[in-house]
Amino acid sequence: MFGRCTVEYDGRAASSLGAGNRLLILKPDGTALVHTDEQRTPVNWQPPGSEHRAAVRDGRLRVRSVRENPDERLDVRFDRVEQVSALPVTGGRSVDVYGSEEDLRHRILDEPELVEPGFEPAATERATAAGPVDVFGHDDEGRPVVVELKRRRVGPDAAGQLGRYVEALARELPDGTEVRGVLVAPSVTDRAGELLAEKGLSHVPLSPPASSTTPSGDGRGSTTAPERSTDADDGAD
Amino acid sequence: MFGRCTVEYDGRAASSLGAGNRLLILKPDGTALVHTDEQRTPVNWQPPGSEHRAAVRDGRLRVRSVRENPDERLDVRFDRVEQVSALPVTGGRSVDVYGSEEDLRHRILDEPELVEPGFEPAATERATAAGPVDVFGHDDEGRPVVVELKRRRVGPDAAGQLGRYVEALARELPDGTEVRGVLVAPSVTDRAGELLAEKGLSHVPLSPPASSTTPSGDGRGSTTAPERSTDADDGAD
DNA sequence: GTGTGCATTTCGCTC
DNA sequence: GAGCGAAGTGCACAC
Repeated sequence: MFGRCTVEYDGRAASSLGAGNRLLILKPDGTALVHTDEQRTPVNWQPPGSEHRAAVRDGRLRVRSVRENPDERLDVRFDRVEQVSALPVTGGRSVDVYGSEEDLRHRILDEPELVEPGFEPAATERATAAGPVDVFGHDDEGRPVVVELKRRRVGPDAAGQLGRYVEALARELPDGTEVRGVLVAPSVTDRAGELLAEKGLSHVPLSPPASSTTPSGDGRGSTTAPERSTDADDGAD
Repeated sequence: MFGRCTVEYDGRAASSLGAGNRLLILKPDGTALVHTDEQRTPVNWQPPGSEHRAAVRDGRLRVRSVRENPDERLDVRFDRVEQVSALPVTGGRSVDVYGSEEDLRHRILDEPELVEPGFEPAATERATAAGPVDVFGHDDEGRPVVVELKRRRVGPDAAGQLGRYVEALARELPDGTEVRGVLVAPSVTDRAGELLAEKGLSHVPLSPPASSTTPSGDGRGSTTAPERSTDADDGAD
């Protein structure tokens, strides 16, 4: 729908938007989007799972989208509706993206020496008290190594994350076991580099492969993104 | 635009989407959005600042959106175009949101005893080697206190963040100065709670106010979001 | 332009 | 349902 409207939102936060011509998109999965002529992010929205209802109040069209947990409400009140379209969407809804962290993991499992000579991966997503470790293994002297993967340049948060994993594992293993931490990422910011140095962690500059190294049927990566796909085409509405 | 199309993306990552009917939104600021009938997030997109171009290739309409830094390209190739609309967007483009972290900060500056009795704020966004501290002040015994604000329930990352600030400040102040850290957030997860305990940090359960406590003209918050607004209405196209 | 952190983040997955 | 972390995160602001 396109037309002159006001928008009120109340839920996790609250907001109010004065009158103007905007695009309102209502999806059958319960998503609502209000777009202006700028930005990638909608000026207001409601997540999937909401319920849309339309009614005429005071002679004006009001579209209300509500969800629970958390309780949230979006009200779009139209002065004037310029256009309404019902669009029969079909075909694939999701894409396989290449160059993800998962691709970087495959790259490292294929060639562990990219981390360092003699590195031997033992597990992916290894559980620790601080959360799952991307790749866990041992160095050429048998010392445990925690590898944290990032597909892009990282800041201090990633250094902190790796530090938490290393610390959790050191606590879990026999007293005195030295646990090493390696951050694999294309690059790190200065502050991240300092943090790594402080904590005795290291950085290996490495990017995800340009195109996926994942064999199409790759077996057990505990997290292989399934491709949702709808093949029916051209329904009418 | 709505019609049957394929979508190819290459840039920070890469993806490919088979044929199907989708909605393509092109904004004058250079944003491009490809939406299916599910999810709040577009299946493909191009950020603001990109350049859109349309051309007929092999008898089919191709819309290409390109940007630099980083180099990214989005190609949408249409089999069939079901609908094209040019929509004259007008009115406000952004909203003031209530219930943000900034509102929580105002709440605390108004009533510092919400943090703890005797707490005295000294600065907001105080710079440290680890980054800016949300609220810096002193407790009833004059000890420096780092306050980190979160508008919603937090996980281990927030505990790590606060820990970094406390550590950076302790390093910066005279040797032996004890620096306290307080995480102000509605609640914390178990793991976050453990991390806080380990690092000797504390948690004060507090939420942003239900509606903004910010006086409409609030003066010097170093980050008062300006309301961009366009008042011209109903341009035609 | 890069760095840093907030966001009604969204999203997917595991427990 | 909650927790946890990735994302082509987007986005604004400071340096």
